[in-house]
Order: sequence, then C-alpha cells, then structure tokens
Amino acid sequence: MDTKTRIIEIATKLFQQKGYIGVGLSEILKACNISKGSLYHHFPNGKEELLIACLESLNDVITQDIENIFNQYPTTKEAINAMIDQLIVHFETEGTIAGYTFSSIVSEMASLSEPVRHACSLLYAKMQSIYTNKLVEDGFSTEAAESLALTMVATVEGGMMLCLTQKSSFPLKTISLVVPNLLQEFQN
Amino acid sequence: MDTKTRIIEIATKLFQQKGYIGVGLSEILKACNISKGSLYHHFPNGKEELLIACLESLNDVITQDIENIFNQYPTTKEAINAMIDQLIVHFETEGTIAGYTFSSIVSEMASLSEPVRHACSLLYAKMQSIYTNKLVEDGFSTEAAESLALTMVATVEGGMMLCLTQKSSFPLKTISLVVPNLLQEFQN
DNA sequence: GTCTATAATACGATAGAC
DNA sequence: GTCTATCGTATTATAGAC
Repeated sequence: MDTKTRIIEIATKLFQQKGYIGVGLSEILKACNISKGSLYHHFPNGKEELLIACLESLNDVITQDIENIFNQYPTTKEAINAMIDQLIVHFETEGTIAGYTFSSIVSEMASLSEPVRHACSLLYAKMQSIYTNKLVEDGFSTEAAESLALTMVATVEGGMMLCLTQKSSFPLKTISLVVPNLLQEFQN
Repeated sequence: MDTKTRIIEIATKLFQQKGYIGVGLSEILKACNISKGSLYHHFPNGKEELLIACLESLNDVITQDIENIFNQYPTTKEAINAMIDQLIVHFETEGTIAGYTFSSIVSEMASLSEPVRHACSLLYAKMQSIYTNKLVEDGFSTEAAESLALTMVATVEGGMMLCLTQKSSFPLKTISLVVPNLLQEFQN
C-alpha cells in the first residue's frame, strides 16, 4: 500500500477517536512511522487537507459498508437492526465507535472550517440517502421516507454518543428495539 | 457576581461551542478579563477541574430549564415539541446550540478522563429522567417510558449535530414532527 | 485574591539536504 | 519521496510579588 493511503487510513481512525484538535500531527507521524516532511509532501496544506481527505475516504467506506448490510436484508427494519448490531459488536470489542461517527469533528470544526463542514454534511447525506432508498422500497412515500431516514441517522448518532458516555452498549441496544416501532407507526 | 461563578459561566459557553481541547486557557482568561493567577487560585487543578465545575453547573441549569418547559405542558408530546422549538429558535438566532449539547466534550474526553466522562453521564441521565417521569405521568409503563426517554435524548442530540453540520434548523424541525408518532405508536 | 514573569513543552508549518 | 533541523507561536502550569 502506498504511503498516502496509509496515512489517510491511520489518520481517519485517530480523528474519529479523538477529534481534529485532539490529534496532534506528531501522533499521526508516529502511528504512520513517517516524518513530517513526508506528510507535507503528500498534503501540502497540512492537517486540514489531511482531514478532508480522511472524510472523503470515509464516505466511500461507509457507503460500501452500509449498502452491503442494506442489501442483505429485505426490509429497512431488519437492515437497520443489523447495522446497529454491528455497531454494538464493534463497541464491545474495541471500546470505541470509530467507523460511523465523526460528531467530535462536526462539533469542533463546523463553525471553523467551511470545507470540513461540507465534507461532514456529505457523509450524513450519504447515510440518509441509503436509508431513504430502502424505505421507499419498503413502500413508504418519498416524503415519509426522507423524514424517517433523517430521524434514524440522528437517533443512531445520538445513541453512539450515549454509549460512549455511559461506557455501555445499552443505549444502542434500547434504540434498536424502539426504532422498529417508529417505522411500524408510519406504515399504518 | 463573584469571580469563580463568572469564570464557570463564561467557560461553560466556550467549552460547549469549541470543545475542551478547542478552548485554550488564554481564551478563557481574556473572555473573563482575569489573569492566570486568579484562575489557578479558584481552580488549583487547572483546566480539567474547571471543566468539571462547568459540567456540574450545566446540570443545574438544564434541570431547571427543561423542567420549566415540561411543567408548562400537559403531555410529553407537547413538552418535547416546545423544547425542540426552543432549540430551533436558539440555533436560528445564535447560530450555535450551546445549552443542551456537549457532544464534542464527550467525544474528546470520554476515553481520556474518567471524572469528565462521569459528569457527562450524569447530565444525560438527568435529561432522560425528566422525560421518563413525564412519560409515566402520561400513562406509559416505566419500562416503555425509560426506553422512549433514552431514544428521545439520543434523537435530539443527534438532531442538533445534523443542524450544526447542515447549517440549518431543518433536521430538528423534521424530528419534532416525527417524534410524536413514536410516542403515539407506543401508546397504542 | 489578583497580578506579572517565567518555565517547560507541544503545536503546526517550513527549508533544505539527500 | 523521505529525511532532519528549525522557526514561531501556541499550550498548560508554576512561582512569587503585592
């Protein structure tokens, strides 16, 4: 694997775990086992350019990963439960939820850097669109599907926050039981 | 107002806006118009002690504020809509959602500082308990009330994140329309 | 209780050798 | 393409005068 790709992969994980300001360049260099000069060769505009590259790479990963799950299950209800289950397993084995959440980056950077805010916005939109498409397949109206998809993205994101805070997967487990009821209500 | 209280009030706002690592001591000193010596007199253990004091103070503010709203409306459905409306107004006038969200602090600090994680956990628990009590008043079973309250806290928190990312209050507006349906379903 | 001065360190970024 | 050395400037924290 080439250096640039390796930097992006490692930095993505670090940014998700500790946020943008929380990760120093030195930490990234150490984790990648490269020097400062090498990093600035691949990312001339430094740390912010690297972050945006990470968010764009994350967009591809999330798209593939979530779409894989959503293709395996016939209904949105089953698919989202499978997705939450995967988040729970990841949280219980790794202790963190790197992979789908980047809320710390949003909170820190949304008001500071417009390019970063935009990249985050695309990520949320991507997840939401996968949910929406599946819900339309399920027979929901486009309008209902979009509202529900947005709400589910918000609920899962907030649920991960609660898991992190409580050091427990209980919040996401509860949410995976409650969310199907939300879909049920709309279907009636 | 005494200095210590003023430091806590100003620092709380800054921490909520930019996160813990995002706010330097110097920025806090400038905003409070005090010197470094004064701050370390009131908080001998420095920045982290100040953050925890802020989170504890926030606990009181949120409790009062949310309970006020919840006492004004007969049902949880109306109360939570009023609460979300208040968040939307705040977001549209101030551009940020300082007051109820501290997700950046959670993301940054949950794995780094156990005292901070615990203080954040108490805050979420407080909000959840207010929701739960109201839902029980509404006639929900304790178990259903707790699950729904947790889900609503997560959904609102995630919704604020989406508003921040999209620079729009649309996500919370959508959520305030969807959430009542969730309560409806459980009530049946 | 508040101040200034200082310490020690970490930050992101740049220059230039190889 | 990768390296080391260096530059300013941030950071948190401490010591001691008033």
